Amino acid sequence: MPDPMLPLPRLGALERRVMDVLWDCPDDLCTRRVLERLTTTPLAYTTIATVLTNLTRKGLTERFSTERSWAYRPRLDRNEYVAGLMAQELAVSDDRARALHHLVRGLGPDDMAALREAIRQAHASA
Amino acid sequence: MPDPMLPLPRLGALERRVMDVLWDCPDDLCTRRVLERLTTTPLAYTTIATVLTNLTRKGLTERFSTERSWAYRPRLDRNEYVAGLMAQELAVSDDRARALHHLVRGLGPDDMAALREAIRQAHASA
DNA sequence: GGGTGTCTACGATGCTGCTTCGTAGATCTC
DNA sequence: GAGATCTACGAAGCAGCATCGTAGACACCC
Repeated sequence: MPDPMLPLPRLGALERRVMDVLWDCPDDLCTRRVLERLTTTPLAYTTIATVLTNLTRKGLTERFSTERSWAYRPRLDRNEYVAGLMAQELAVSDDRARALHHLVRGLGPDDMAALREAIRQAHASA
Repeated sequence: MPDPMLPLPRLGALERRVMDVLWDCPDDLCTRRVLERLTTTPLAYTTIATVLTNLTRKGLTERFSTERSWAYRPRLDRNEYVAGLMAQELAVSDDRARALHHLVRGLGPDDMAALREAIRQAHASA
């Protein structure tokens, strides 16, 4: 398990779209490749370069030097990030059991089955 | 269950402190009572009045006219709000089961017991 | 060697949301 | 009527994000 920045930073709209590009691609991507995959609105190359720098500063991506440019990769996958944010919200509760109870009440049967299975696996590996 | 604003708004630092005051007090509170309970930094009466107005506009509080002023009360309790934020984070996952799995992996035994009990109750009431 | 292109670092600008408060108007009290 | 209290409204400041331009470094090509 990586060592995410605590607190896990929240993302702005563009930061989120850039992370989605990285999450949806199995390979590391350089600035230009990310830019190419953001098709909905035309953005400047430097805009994406700045966002990637900021994401790296915040600890959400890491980068590797290639011969011609930096290649970026997420440090957490999308669902680790989601789970981290959820855990962070839970941490400010004054009654975690009650908060979890409310959470479960709003979930569907598939989610509950997933939860049960996750608990079972956690027990098995303990 | 109340009808919270979707998306559930996030809170700034002062908004959060004001909600904490309301959450920690069983009674409805008017602006002055909230101000009295915010002791760490001296703030102007109108500052709190503005924050309470904004919280009401965002749907997090409701207010009732008393003879001399408005009385404010949260529309969700603290743990409903926490659970709502968690559900909102979960909603942007592309694989809810995997996100829940990561969440559970980070929880302690008490949390897991609470989850199991919540699932059990949800099944019983279904 | 000089032009062309790409990349990185850095800074500037604008916007949005939150914080903080002041002022003006209404109402109530003595 | 003077003073106190409350509400509505707006203004200013600040932080974070979005967006881009410019300048410098490096490679490539004729």
